[in-house]
Amino acid sequence: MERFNMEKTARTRFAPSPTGHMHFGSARTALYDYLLARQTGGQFILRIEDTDKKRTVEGAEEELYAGLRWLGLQWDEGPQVGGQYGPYRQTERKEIYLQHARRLVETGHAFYCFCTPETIKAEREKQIANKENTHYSGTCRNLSLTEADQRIAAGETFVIRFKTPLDGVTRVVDELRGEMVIDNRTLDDIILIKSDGFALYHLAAVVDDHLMEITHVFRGAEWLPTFPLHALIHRAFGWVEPKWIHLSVFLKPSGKGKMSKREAADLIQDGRSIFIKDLLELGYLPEAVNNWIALMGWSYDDHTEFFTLPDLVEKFSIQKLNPSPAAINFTKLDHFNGLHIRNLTVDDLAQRLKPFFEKAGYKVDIDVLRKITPIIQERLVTLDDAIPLAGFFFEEKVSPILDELIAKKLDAAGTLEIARKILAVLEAVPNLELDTVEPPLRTLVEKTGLKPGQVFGILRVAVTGLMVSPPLFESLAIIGREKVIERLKIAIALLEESNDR
RNA sequence: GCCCCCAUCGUCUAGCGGCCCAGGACGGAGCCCUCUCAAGGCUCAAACAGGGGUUCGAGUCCCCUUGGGGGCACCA
Repeated sequence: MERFNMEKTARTRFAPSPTGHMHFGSARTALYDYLLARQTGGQFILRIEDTDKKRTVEGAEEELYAGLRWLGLQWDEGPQVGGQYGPYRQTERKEIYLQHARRLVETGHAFYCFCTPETIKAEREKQIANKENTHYSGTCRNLSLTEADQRIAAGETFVIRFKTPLDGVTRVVDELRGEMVIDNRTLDDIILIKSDGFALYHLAAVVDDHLMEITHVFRGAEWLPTFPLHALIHRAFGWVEPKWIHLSVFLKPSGKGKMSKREAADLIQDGRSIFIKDLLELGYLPEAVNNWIALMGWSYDDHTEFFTLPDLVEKFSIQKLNPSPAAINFTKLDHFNGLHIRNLTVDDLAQRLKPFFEKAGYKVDIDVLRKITPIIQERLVTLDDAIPLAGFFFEEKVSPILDELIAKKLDAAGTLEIARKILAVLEAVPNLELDTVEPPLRTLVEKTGLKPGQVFGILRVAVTGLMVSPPLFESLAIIGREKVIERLKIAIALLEESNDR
């Protein structure tokens, strides 16, 4: 156990904005938040950052809740569960930000700005034309409070900007990268409060993190450039900063850049997705998704890779986090999914498989499914794979293809002959249990002098309609003698018909 | 353009100065097992970006170059 984690309990927060589908990048941040909170006996807080009403998407918040719950990351405080530090939705905290911004203005750390978006835009264009760095020119920076208040009273619209130090440096510490020293001249007077009265992320996040007593902030590395500003805001209030942990960004599978919205949406055509809701539908297990994303940017040692959520709670540590960007590797997700599927109990797997069969249009008898499950368990990469592999168990009839029915190195006539012999064996046997069918069929193989694969292949295609199926004898027992014989007879008829031509 | 971050097999990574002619995993190749497909077992190919330092000793520390990534909004 990490000594520093033992010292105090952590309060972490997952603070998404409800502007689109939840993807595994945010899921990974939430996971780390959850792990640290659980490990230290602290709290995992969910806060909705919805200050930009224009970008808020209907239903996105619900998708977030569903995604977190699916992954098993239940939050201790936040929407739907409440808590002592609410409200947990930023649009409900507008006044808090306004008061805090005013406080910064009064202490000389911020200022009212009356410049219009148009003048700012013109200013920026001029700077670009002159090859200067774009930044706020400082027109309103030294307006007196009394003058500003008069203009506000007169009805002028305003924003509140942070008064960034003009010189010197700002030193900040990221837990993964150590100290960063930034020249204050490269920092802009960012907007804290928009003209609509809502706070921008920079102010809202800082104020909330402090008020909610957040101890550790996990967030994406895309926040690194504004990190000094956020630290400066904390300091302007005289507050103690939380520990900052900037997580590496995810690159597209090729490793060439971040995935665009378009590319993310197109992935689904290949049966892959970065969105949590899709992963569920594609047949991935939340256990596998957690395992996979946990390892993208974190490792435990030089050989352990299989982790359940409780394992992760126990073993996670900030100091083993990796700051370098990581390319997404979907085949590794497949691997973990197979591993976790095999780790499930038969009963559990059968329950999870059921909706997939139903979605495919099958009427599922859970007792039959329970019998099927053990023989397909180690063959599944995703839950969805079960349908093409085992759908025939729930079909009335199967449709073998003649060419596939004909055994390797045999013609239709030869295959027909063998098929008839198989039928004879099956009819002679009292039932189709493993112990009763397998020995006589193997004897048959010996008598024919053919390869086991040739003989069993004929039966397989006849009974399952598939070239590739779960183990044959186990399958026969589940399908039942009556259906097996019926299917075999249909196959024999098919062979006879082709033989007649 | 400016600012910031990063840099070990194709990919995810272990490595926090000697344990490393660099370990694991995915993927790839091969073999074994075998009624198909899997699963499993074994084997193989595959990396410290380059150059300077520091040191008795550098993948590990420092600098430069190169490469990659991120950010420069009244978005988060």
